[in-house]
Amino acid sequence: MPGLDDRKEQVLRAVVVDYTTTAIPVGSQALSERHFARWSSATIRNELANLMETGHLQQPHTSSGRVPSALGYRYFVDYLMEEERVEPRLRAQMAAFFQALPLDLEAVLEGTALSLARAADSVGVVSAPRTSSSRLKYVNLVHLDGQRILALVVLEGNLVRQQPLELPLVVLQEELDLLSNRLNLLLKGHSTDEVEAAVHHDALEDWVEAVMRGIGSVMTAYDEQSARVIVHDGLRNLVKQPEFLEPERLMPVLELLEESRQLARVLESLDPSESLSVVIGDENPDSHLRDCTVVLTTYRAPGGVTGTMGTIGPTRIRYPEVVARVRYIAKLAGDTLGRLYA
Amino acid sequence: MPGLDDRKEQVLRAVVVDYTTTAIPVGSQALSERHFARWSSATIRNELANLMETGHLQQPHTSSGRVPSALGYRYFVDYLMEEERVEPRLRAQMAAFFQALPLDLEAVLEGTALSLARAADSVGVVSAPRTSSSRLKYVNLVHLDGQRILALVVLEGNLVRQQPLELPLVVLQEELDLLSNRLNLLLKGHSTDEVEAAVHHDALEDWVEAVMRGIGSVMTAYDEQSARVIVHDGLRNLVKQPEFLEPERLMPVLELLEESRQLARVLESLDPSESLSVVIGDENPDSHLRDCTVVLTTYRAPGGVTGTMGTIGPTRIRYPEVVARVRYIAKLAGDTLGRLYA
DNA sequence: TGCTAGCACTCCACTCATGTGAGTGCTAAA
DNA sequence: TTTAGCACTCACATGAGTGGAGTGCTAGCA
Repeated sequence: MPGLDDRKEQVLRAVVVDYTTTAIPVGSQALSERHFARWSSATIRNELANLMETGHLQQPHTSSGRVPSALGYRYFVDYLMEEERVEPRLRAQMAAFFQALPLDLEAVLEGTALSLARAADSVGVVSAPRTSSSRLKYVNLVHLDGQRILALVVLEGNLVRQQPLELPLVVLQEELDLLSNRLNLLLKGHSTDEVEAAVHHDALEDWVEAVMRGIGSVMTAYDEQSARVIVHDGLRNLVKQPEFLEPERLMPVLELLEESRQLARVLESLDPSESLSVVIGDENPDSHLRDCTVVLTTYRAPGGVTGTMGTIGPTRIRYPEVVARVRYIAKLAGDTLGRLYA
Repeated sequence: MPGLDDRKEQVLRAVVVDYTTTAIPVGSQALSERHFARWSSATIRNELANLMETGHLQQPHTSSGRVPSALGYRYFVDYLMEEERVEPRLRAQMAAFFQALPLDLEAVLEGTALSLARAADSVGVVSAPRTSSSRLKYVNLVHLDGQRILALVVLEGNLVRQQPLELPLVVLQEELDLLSNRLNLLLKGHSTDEVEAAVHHDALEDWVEAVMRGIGSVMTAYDEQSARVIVHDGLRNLVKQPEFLEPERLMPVLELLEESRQLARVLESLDPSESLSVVIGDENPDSHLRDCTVVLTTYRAPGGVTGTMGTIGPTRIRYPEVVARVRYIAKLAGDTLGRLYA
């Protein structure tokens, strides 16, 4: 619930707006002049002091202007912000960009990341789409050489996974084909758990059990870490931000981006019930992102194909603009993937 | 041809060695004490002055120590350097690392980049191997719904590609299986061109031709795209180097790494006749790398599978060590890919 | 001829003192 | 409740002074 009176809200809003555009701590006089001609700087000062007490503002040093705290940004985002509309020209530009992408998963993901990076002037991140619930659609086994085979697993949503397997003996392609057929009859439409259960279900030959265990592990692995394929772009946008001038600030973010497992965890942290989430500064569970704001949303294509995407930037971003753009890009990405999976 | 007399070479070598390890400009006194007890600092000063005139050394400012210029490093690399052996412990460690990689192209490429990054304490870059042109290993067709099917194409190197296709009529899974078998017999081991040619070769039913065209286009797309797939890792190593403290220095490198086309051009610049090349500072054709040294080499797996890999770091790297390690990693990467493509 | 001791010089890096200005908190009066 | 006024704080820029590492040059010595 909002907890600030009207004028405090106005002041907070003004501080956030000014600071996010200029990157300079804003003082009482500047506020009075630029936003509140009706109140003197002294009045504003009182309000600023109150907002400091409630923790919505911070002071880099004793005699400097004020800067929003994570709590201040949070209040702004939750109660004060009016989401902007994406400018028509930019809309058209973005749509054209997506229209021109090759219909190829990687190209779309990379294009989306680039688009996000440009739109927010920070880092764009996109996870590969995952199906709502991974159910087996089709299995095929390919003989590689000797005892090695390749299991191709198609999951609902037409996502293909591959898994090389080493069998305890040499098996011919014909036998593999027969098993493929058996497995398809047996397992089609079944979920990860059901497939895993089937491994112990029957009196199976050793190598068949090995194959099934392989398939089960593919699906498990997929469930656990399908979002591990993540592309990002726009690091250069971060480097030029004043808050990342010192390498000590930049380093944690860099480490996170280069370690895909950690990055995956960030993207997975999106509450699926929320359509879009804004995580500000030390609200981030991952300490690497203590100085960052993460804007995450879900993109959806028909057929239950969904994924997570968003931006990672300094806490000082233009929230109304960025949120609107991220939302719009999610729509474009979803549409484009829809064409891809159609 | 070497153009410096013996003592100048000794001095130059000492400057390069000291500077690459300490990152501090080295003065005449330090040199005299650490390397040349037999000569006084004044004598060394004369030699340093000479090496300045010939352009092998530089001075950050009038009264500072000396730093190797690009020309100085070049002379060192060409005439003074003895390539080190990779330490046995590190060798074992690296070999174990590669041994433990999953046999999967992307994993191997990423692992190689990481290994390079660690070995040189800078950025590792690896381009995907280019086979002369990809060869088909296996095709499988999966019925999706109505007239839509999914073509699974396995290429040599166990690369799986998928392509949804819309057929001119409804085809049952059994018919697809029959066609899969026919296609495998017909096309297995064939190159992109041969597959493309086969489309027009025979009197084929409409839908079969559509499928084959689909497969051909998957392979073509792969051929075109594969040369551009480049992975890199180790940016954080660069950020912590003193020469990249200022964002103006870091930015160009970042731009290059995030623009895969530019990065591809760098990797392609390796003269194929050279087994390993060291490009120092402003020798780089790409101005983004004016402050960097690029060490590039080719990795080779049996069957004409080759690619380019190397490191991008500051000009101040420990050349003998880095060159040896890059060479060794190329061998490991080649061997590992050999197992993959076997 | 080559080497070196000595010396004056240069320039960075650091410290300290100082002034300036933006911004503050507090108080008393409107 | 608002505001004018005032004393205060602190970052930041400036400039002077200092120490030290390093240099170039020169003259003398082997």
